[in-house]
Amino acid sequence: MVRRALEGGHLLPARDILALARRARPGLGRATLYRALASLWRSGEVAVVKGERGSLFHLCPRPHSHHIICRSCLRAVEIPSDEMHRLEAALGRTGEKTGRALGFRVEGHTLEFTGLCATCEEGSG
Amino acid sequence: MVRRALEGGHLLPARDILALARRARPGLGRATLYRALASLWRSGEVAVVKGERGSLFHLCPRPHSHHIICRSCLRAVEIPSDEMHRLEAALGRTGEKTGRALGFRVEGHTLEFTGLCATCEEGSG
DNA sequence: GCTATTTTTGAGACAGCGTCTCAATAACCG
DNA sequence: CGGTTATTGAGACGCTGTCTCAAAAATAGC
Repeated sequence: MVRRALEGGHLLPARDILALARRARPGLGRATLYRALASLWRSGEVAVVKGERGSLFHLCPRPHSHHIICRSCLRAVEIPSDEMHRLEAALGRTGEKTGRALGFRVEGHTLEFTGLCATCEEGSG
Repeated sequence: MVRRALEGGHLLPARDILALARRARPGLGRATLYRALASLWRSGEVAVVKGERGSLFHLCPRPHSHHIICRSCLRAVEIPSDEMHRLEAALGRTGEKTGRALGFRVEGHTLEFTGLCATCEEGSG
């Protein structure tokens, strides 16, 4: 129900997901929505981006992936992980205790690029 | 006043910055604090990280820098930009129209690594 | 099929963050 | 000084996300 509302592949705030999900199940409560989102996040199916006014959610094709997000259509496209790994190696690898530049043990990270995808750039600029 | 509250180099939520700034100027209002932070952000002196419960602020040594943040002491250390540039090149360079892999024109990005700095890792595990 | 127990659900209260309005104050300028 | 403008602080407000709690639904045992 909640997952289906995200199948468009766009970044959505909780309020929009609630509105979409209520089409299939009118009266769906906020608490239930947030419980479902937390569950989907725990299982790695949904990723969260912190926006200006709260979190934005989108389906996550594979766990620990990173995305580039179109400013116009808010679609999220996965970033090939080669370059991400190279960057992480410069700071120390997650979960390992060796190879720490800067002296940090890296535990987690968030990365979000924003821009215009090819379709939207042609359409609007 | 507000800038001085951030001089410890740590990530702070607005409420803590307000408490610190009120030592020097009791009765300082929330609106004034947020106006000052917005101004400092516009001039590139302060960077914002979206946390679980709202934004966290820290002084930014140079504009468009990225940071690695210690989970324990919340200190933010600048990341050398070599690897960042390499990653951006894999997607297309900000502001340029050539070299766009994935078809995206990259306009902006946020990057935050979290982990334990050497000091905190020795102290707690 | 019926009851008892457990789990899930929705409504609403609640707290925190950040924005906005507005009157009071301060700064500026003649 | 007096008049104009900019800045400030108090509080109301909206929004997000969490929590509580009773009702509803699912499950188990008989």
